[in-house]
Amino acid sequence: MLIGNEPLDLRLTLVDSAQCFHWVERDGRFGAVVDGVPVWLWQDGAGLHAEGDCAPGALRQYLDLDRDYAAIAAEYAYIPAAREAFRLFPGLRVLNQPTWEALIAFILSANNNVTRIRALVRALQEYCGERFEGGLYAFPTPQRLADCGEDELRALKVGYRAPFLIDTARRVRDGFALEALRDMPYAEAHKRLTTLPGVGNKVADCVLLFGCGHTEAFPVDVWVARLLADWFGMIGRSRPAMAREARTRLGMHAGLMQQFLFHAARVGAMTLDDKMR
DNA sequence: GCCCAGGAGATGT
DNA sequence: ACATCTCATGGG
Repeated sequence: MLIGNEPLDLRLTLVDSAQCFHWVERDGRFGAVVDGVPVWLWQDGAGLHAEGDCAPGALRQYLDLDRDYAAIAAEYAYIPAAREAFRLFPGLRVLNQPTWEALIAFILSANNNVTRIRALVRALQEYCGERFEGGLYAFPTPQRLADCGEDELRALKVGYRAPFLIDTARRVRDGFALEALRDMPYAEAHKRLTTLPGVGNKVADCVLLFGCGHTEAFPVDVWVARLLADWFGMIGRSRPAMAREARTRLGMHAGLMQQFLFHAARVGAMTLDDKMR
């Protein structure tokens, strides 16, 4: 089934840019369970194709295909580093994941590296997520994760994050309104998210950006902090202060720009010549 | 052995 | 509000 033919780099968007950690690649196709439905995606000369019972509209939403990225790039073209990052990665898009999936993945991301986050997400899925045809797994449901014991999760090597996962799953199972975060102002949604165990300032911003459609959310991790210091002169300032100033100066789509800069910094694609101001 | 990784929480000031 | 420490785990 043909889904679209907008600019899109599947490997970059689903795997290499570290917005999520659960897509698998096999024979040039990318597979995962999206909203409880197993899906395989691939591209050819005609565009993006999908196999699975997933609605095309839902996939377009997930992959952010209805947004005009050229317009976003133009919006930030006055910033040399941003202009270069948008030019380098024309097929990169910022995902709209189910909130629960982003929440669990980014609780696991804390003080961890991308390779190991991927291994932990997979281990968690295999341990207590529903299995589908072709070796695809869903994320565990809040109920299933809430029923896990700390020792069970520690056996999966999640370490000190085990109680965070369990306690956050219990909060969601007991009625924490994840879906309401989408329609809430950014500041209020951020404040509510940080009441969850294992969700601090940065993880909340990742959940809001990658799992709630809040494009102004600007996660500041070690890479982005470095980048803001080196390229934007924000030296010796706290990460929350960096995030606050970035949101204020960059506006509604700050988080989209953040993702392009983050990837450029992480793969070492840009040098210090691309300075701003 | 050390330092690092898409940090958070507790405790101190 | 900010500074420091600890928290598992695996790779360089």
